[in-house]
Amino acid sequence: MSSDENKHQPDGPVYFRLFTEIGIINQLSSNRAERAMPHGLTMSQFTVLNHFSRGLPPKSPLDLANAFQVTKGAMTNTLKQLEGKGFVDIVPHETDKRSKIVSISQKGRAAHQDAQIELAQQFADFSEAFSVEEIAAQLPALEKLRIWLDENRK
Amino acid sequence: MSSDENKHQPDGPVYFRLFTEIGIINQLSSNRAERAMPHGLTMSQFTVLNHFSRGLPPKSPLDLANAFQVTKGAMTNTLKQLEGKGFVDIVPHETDKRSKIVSISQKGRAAHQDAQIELAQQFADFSEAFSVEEIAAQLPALEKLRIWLDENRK
DNA sequence: CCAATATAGTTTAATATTAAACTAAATGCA
DNA sequence: TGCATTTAGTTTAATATTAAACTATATTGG
Repeated sequence: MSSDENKHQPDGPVYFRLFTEIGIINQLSSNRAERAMPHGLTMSQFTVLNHFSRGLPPKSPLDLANAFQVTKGAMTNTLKQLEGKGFVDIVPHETDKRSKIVSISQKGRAAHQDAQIELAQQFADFSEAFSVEEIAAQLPALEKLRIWLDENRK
Repeated sequence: MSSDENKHQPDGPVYFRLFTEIGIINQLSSNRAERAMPHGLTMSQFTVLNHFSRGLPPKSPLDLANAFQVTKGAMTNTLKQLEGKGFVDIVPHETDKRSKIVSISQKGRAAHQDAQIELAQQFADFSEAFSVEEIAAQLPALEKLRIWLDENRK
């Protein structure tokens, strides 16, 4: 068998299969997670709450848009809904009058906690099927991929 | 250190971090791939062409919707556009008059080939940064995850 | 057989997202 | 300083997607 035959499988380059697998896993796991969300939270909204619930400091809408790789317009929409639910506080930036500062509210923390509980239930079968060790073993390679793609965006 | 401390990192259960990493990788790689698409193809459209270009047999719209985990309505839309570009042929099912059969056209094969070339260029830097062996080493674990999630959909 | 039910596909209304235009404020440089 | 450019955020128009209603055909069980 030539080395060429190793590099080109029937369905294309090996990285193509990698991204295909990741795409399917993402879709299946997102679908599951979406269904578990309480308080009418979307995944986008949950992602913002999750960011702040880790103790990360208040950020501007633009920072959040960049962090989650969505457009400023999408973040405007997400924040509007979170603010409507009382889950974030949005205040003007002290010195830069163009800008705003977003932080999580107490209600937001509670909602995030509810969401975590629902997620744990929704993925209970998953965590029975896969050990912590098995999953943890995958993380370094995935982090390496994520970091490279993030630092080499086009 | 207690074993409890291993299972609950600051940002939640380990599988939560897994799906977060996968979500980010998916978004970054999809963004890249979208930009590379020729002929005004969306990723959804490309995915359908890709399916058939692997030599898989003609399928009904519903089969395709199930295979790619989108609604029937979404598939109606995707197929309408592919048919408009002449990239798929859609014919009535011979015996079941409710159903249709979708297959890839010669133009569709050519477009898929063009897309593969563009993708290879768009990901040239990626394939320099990661060896085939390194990527291939990740595939079995990801396949296992994907298969489990697919077989245990909720 | 035929009435009830299920299935394949389309359509509709709602929503999330994007790119681009737009407003207002800040920065920079001549 | 002051005019040009950049930056933060919003708005707009277009698109992709979803859930649910709808149409047409097929299957099933009395």
